[in-house]
Amino acid sequence: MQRQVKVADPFRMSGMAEAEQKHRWIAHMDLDAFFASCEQLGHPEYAGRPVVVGALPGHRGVVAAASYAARKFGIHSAMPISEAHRRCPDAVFLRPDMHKYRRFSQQVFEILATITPTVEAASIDEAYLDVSGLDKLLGPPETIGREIKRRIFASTGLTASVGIGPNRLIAKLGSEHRKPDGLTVITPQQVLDFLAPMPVSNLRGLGRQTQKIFDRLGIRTVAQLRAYPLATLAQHLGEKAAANFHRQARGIASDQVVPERSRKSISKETTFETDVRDHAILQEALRGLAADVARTARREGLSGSVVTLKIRFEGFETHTRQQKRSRPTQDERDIRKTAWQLFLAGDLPRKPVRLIGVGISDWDTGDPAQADLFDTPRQSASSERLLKTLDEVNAKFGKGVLQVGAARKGGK
DNA sequence: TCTGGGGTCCTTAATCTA
DNA sequence: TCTGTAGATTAAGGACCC
Repeated sequence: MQRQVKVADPFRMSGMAEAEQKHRWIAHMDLDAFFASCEQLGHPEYAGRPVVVGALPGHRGVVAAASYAARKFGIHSAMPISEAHRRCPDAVFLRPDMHKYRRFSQQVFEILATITPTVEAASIDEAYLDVSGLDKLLGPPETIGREIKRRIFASTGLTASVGIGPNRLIAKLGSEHRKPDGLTVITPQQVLDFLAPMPVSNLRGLGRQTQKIFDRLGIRTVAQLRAYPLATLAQHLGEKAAANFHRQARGIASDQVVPERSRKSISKETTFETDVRDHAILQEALRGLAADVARTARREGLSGSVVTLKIRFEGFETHTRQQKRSRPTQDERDIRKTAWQLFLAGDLPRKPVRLIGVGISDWDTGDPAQADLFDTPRQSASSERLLKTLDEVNAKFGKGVLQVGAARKGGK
């Protein structure tokens, strides 16, 4: 009984009276090995084979996505391509084709919109859906989950893993629970038991550095974290992070699905095949990157007051420098000139450059007329909101100009 | 062993301002 | 006018996610 009282916690975020015992149902949809699956659909001869999308062997870069056959060799996303090649020299190695993936993604989001209008694109291959109140239309959560998977597969040939629970965290952990092609539903009553045996590394926002701290404290599972004193945890992680992980351990998280999330910055970066000393090459790279940033900014009607330069030197030493301008800009020359001034400012090491990047942020929101000036007309339709979501996804995964690398897609 | 690209959020420190 | 201070803003870097 005590446990039952505790699991009521996840509903608090929804702002509903606890007495009502009502809660939302949030679904999380994750396309399986997305980039690799798209390639396999286009090339039936790759079906069942280890497929690795990312950099090509012999070049700098990492794995963006690996098919499940490739994962059997221990290949996973973010792994250096040299290591992936060593593990499976016979795998099919492919460069990412973002246009192809965007088309598939668009198709999937159109399908999700037939389930509910409350769809939030978390990335090119992931979405949250608020499926509360759909039981009369589609049935219980299990049926809704099956229907999401069925429609996606019928229309695209892609398989997806779906998790459904009372909030975003539980839905997301649910979709990760059974992969590929999985479906997991966690009721509010099951939340604590579902979380308890999990390694803490499954929680959101827990990376390598935080894992080291948890290791030192001897906290391995969510159940152990739940029992650990919050005050002591705060001494090691800081107040905010400690409270966050403690909440997650009790299954408490947001249940809000926000269809339109506005972006906070636009940036482009590129890694050179070999480290560069020549200023002419760096300037040329910066020119292309600034042009790309400006193009995206114009397309989205955004002007940024802050220009950021990112430089990575040999040895992976990374620095950023930023400058707030008196006026916001979306002009390629402004961005390039400001970034180059930052580079020449003198406080950066004089070493060969491995990566250079540039970005803008801090939007000018005071003058709506300015946004109108650059707003690209697009078809007016009832699916305007979906299109905006798709635009955001597309913008988020736009291709770099100079590029060597690949956008990494999800999955650990 | 070798680590891409494009984002977000958080912490900390320096600087500005009332 | 000077000084101290608190809060806001800016800047840099770290960690994390997909």
